[in-house]
Amino acid sequence: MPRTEEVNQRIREERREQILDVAAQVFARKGLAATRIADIAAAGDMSQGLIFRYFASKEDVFAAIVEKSLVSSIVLLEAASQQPCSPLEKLGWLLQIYLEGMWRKPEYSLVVLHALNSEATPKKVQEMALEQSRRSLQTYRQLIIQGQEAGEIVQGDPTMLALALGSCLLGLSSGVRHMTCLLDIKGPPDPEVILRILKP
Amino acid sequence: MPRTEEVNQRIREERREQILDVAAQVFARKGLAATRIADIAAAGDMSQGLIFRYFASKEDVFAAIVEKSLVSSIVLLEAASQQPCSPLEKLGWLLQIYLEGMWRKPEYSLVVLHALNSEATPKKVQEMALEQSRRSLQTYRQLIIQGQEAGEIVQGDPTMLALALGSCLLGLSSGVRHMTCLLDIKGPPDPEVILRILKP
Amino acid sequence: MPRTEEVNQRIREERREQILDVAAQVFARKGLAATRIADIAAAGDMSQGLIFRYFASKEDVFAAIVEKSLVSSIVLLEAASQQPCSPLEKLGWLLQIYLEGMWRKPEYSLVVLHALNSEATPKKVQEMALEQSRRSLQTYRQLIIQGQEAGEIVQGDPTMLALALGSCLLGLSSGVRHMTCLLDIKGPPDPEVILRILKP
Amino acid sequence: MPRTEEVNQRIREERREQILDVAAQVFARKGLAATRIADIAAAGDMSQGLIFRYFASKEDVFAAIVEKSLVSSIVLLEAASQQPCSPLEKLGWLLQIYLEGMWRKPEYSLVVLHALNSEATPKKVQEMALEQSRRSLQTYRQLIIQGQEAGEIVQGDPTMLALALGSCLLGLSSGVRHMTCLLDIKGPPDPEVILRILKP
DNA sequence: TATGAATGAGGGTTCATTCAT
DNA sequence: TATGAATGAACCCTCATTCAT
Repeated sequence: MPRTEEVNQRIREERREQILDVAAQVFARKGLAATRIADIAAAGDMSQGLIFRYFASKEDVFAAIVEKSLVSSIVLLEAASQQPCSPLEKLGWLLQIYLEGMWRKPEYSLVVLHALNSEATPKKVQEMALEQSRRSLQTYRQLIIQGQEAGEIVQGDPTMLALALGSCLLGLSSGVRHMTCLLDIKGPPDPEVILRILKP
Repeated sequence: MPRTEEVNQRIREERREQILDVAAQVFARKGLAATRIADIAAAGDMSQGLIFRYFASKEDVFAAIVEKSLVSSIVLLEAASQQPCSPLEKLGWLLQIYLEGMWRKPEYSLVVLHALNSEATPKKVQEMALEQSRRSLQTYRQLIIQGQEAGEIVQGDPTMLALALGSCLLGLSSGVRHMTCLLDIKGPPDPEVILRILKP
Repeated sequence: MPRTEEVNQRIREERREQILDVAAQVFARKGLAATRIADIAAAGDMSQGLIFRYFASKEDVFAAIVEKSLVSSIVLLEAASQQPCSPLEKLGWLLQIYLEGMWRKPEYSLVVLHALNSEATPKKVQEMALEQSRRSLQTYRQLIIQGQEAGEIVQGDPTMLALALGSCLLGLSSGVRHMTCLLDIKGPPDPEVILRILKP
Repeated sequence: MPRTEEVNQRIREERREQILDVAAQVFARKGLAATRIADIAAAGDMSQGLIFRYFASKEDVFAAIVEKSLVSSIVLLEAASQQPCSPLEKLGWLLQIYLEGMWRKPEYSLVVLHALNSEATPKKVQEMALEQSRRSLQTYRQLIIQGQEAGEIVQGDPTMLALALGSCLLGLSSGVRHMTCLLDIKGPPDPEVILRILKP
């Protein structure tokens, strides 16, 4: 019976991902405190006990989700910075990817939003969520400054502009969720609309 | 001698307001589920039991806060519509008031944000929060359409523009809370920055 | 201002009686544990605080009621024993009075029944209720023995006959309350029916 | 390996019965309101939480007990009616079984007595307890009428006779509990003693 | 004397977590 | 590995009791 070890490893990793995905959906809908382990188990059609074989606590599951989001956020910000185009175009590219992602798979953004909005979030997790915010804002700010120098972005306090941009994106995570049942919306918001904040 | 009816009435009204104010602060920081009655009682320096003499349940306190927010939101939207100026200027006036309020007393906006973000929010409360969203979006949309007719607002789907504006404001509720510890920000965001979304 | 002292005393005694009467009704309907001070206050149209100016605790009110019942029970048993008639007729007289009382003012019997039925009854009160039972049973037993000697009461273990008689009366306290809504009953049960247990 | 479905089913059914039995004992001694879940848990040597995995609330446990009592009461009444003997003998048979049961396992009768005696009993439960009373009284009444026609039961209002019989049994549930510590009693009461109420 | 606002200990219930299978 | 029965620490809420008026 060769490779039992390896196969087990594979199974474990897949299970872990499955739990994270299903948990992200539930956390996105209810937040950390209002989500019960039983909710996650039910949504994933698994036993409650199983979750504790992969994570030490409910908070740990939540933390793992925020961490995944942080990692892919870092990758995205990095990729944007290295696009072969002008600062404003880089921001446009970034928004394009970001808004599409939020439309297709809003869970992770929403979990981070919950993490940022509640002081009940465990310190360690809040740190990660803030780190993600910080990196995003710094990237926005740098690109804004570069864009202002290049004359393709409106003059004005780049910090405030970055804040406006970041908040708008953050708000859209939430907005596309609940406002789309009020409005008649078929697809992700157009990056151009948001970019208008920055255009001269 | 027992207190007079009138005095009792006064005491009750003041207490109720005190509870709502202190609860709004705690709910704003933690959300409904993560807030314990003990937290509110401690923050207001009162016994836990007292809260239940004024509200039937924790959810009821939360609901009262959302309702207050809804009422003052309706008043504000109405007032904006009736300003004696152009549609874009009405929106500017609205943003001015809104952003200043969010800077000085962010609790109520944040509580509504929590209400919108979590499906664990009681149905009745979610209804009220959505009603507030709905009315805001409708007002934005109408003023945007009028502004487009007047040529002072950029062409484009007014629904999407309203969504962007609404989301941006929503995000700022959250953003000014946690991003201001990352950035160096001294006052409320400038309405002009956000209005740029709409300007031609 | 003469006699203020006396008048106050009068007022106090009347209030005390009023509280006991109204409390007896509520206790009779719900028992000690399920009765809230608020229930009694509401039934007597008085403030909760007032009750504590006359009694040290809820249990004390309950105890006072049981005590009143005990006292009048002793008086009744004594009176029956001293009726100028045969043992069986004495029992008949006793039942007559007892059943009529239970029909007109069932509260006190029911409170005693509650006291006997629940071990949650304070020791002191349980003692009093048991004392009342004990005295009743002893009187029944004595009269039964005398009646057997006189040949007017059936032969058989007098203890068991007393138990049967006592239980029947106890059961009727409860029975006339809830069974009369099932049956069509217009007045107190006929003592003769119960006396048949004893007749030869 | 997880347990098989079957084994789990067994465990659950046994637990449920265990809880009901232990709860019946505690409820019998204290009544619904005075019984704390902690009392039941302690008496059954289990955690408080466990009880709520099997019943939704304390009231539900109480209700289940009353229901069990109602069911077995119906069975007993039915069986008595179909005994191959005269009406009076049927009643004798019924009393025999009933009194023996009350002597050996008085819990269920006492719980029903508590249910009947307190208006704090949940509506649904009170209904069941009354249903049990109603059926018992109807059976008694029918058999009494038949017995009167057969000349083996004393003349007189059958309704009142049924009430007396029912009350006597009800009272004995309570009586054998607390009076036996006052009297010297070794076994269940003799049905003949109670039947004397009915004999001509 | 009488009131009712306020307190706080205690009870019902929930739910994260453990563990035997 | 996976399950779900069992635990127990909290949490929401009730209600007897106190006390300022």
